[in-house]
Amino acid sequence: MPQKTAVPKADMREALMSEARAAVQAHGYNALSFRELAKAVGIKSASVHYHFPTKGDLGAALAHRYTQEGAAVLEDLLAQSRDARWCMDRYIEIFRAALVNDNRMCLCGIMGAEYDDLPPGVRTEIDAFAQVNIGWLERVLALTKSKRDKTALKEQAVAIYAAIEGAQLIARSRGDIAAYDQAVRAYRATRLIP
Amino acid sequence: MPQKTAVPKADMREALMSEARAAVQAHGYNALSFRELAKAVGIKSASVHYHFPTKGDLGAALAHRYTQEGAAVLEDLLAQSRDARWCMDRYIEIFRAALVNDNRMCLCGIMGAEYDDLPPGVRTEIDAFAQVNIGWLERVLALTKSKRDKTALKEQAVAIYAAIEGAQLIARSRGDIAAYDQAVRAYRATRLIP
DNA sequence: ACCTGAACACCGTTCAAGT
DNA sequence: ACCTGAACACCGTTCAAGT
Repeated sequence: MPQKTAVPKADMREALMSEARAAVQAHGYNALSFRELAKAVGIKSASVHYHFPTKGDLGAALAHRYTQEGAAVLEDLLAQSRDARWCMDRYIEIFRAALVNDNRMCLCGIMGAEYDDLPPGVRTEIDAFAQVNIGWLERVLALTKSKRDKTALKEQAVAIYAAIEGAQLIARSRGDIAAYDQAVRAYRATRLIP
Repeated sequence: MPQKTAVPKADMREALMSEARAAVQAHGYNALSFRELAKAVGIKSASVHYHFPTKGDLGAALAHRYTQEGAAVLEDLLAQSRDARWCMDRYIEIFRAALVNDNRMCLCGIMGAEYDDLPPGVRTEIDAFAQVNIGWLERVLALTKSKRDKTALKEQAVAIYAAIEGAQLIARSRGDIAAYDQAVRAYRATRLIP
């Protein structure tokens, strides 16, 4: 896929990140190619290194921005409502949307599968994403009436994050969004998710 | 890592599959290299193509065997006991063992993350693995006293498979087996898993 | 400040050639 | 039947060179 329209000079870094993000969510970090990326935005692969010295730098920048944006979205949800059920509905929708959008996965979920191959800088950012999600889930769970000790709450937050990432993973690998919906229904039937 | 001991000629195909399986569980399908694989067993990369014409053929062979072996193990569990709790304990242990063993992932879980890049033959085998697991989980859930309609049972089976794969994924990507254990405890506390 | 071509050591794959 | 070296088009990275 060559570039559709010339990329304005000043936005080259942005254009690279945007293309790269879509590519990683679709095919993973390993499959990301500087040469294809360059072709997509209309420069040479050597020039990509001017903006991102190594592939690891690009991966870390992607994961960092993804985490920042995700945190902002989640923060906004809690600002809009203190209803746990409503917040979880939105959370579930967000992860579902990635599947709908070209069978993509959460950037950090798919990179997590490649964890052992990732440069340290990328790993750090992936960890941060998990922390943001689990922390937010804890706060949402705390809105629930049911009294629970802090440890159980934390465990449930970890479990929900794992369960949602897992549902996304298996739905994607079967090319079947219905699998995501089925898993989520069962999560809610058992009240793992409020 | 060069070969430790010379590989007997007749077992070359086996040696390749064994090395490749460990490599994929650790680093994924994309990161699997015919050249490194060849070095590990003491032949040239061109020779690997004699045993497996393409990388896709190797991947499909790996996933096929993995599914067959997994199915046999699960079958054996149900033959040993009709207690759902005991069967699920073993199931949870199996997926945990991969993490303990060099932070590896389920072969089909990690390949699922790379699904869009996989040759069709590999995809088919990954689907088969999911089917085997979900089918087995349905049978185990059916052992439970609680009366449930078939649809709910199937959904719960899908959910457990997704939840376990997800717990493995996030534990691996945080390099922390405790995350797996935490998620599983919450799955059981909510009775998602018997 | 931003881009380039050429080189390097990697990759999967093919193929004619060896035993 | 099983292996090989050489070639091909790919990959990330480096660097001297251009504007």
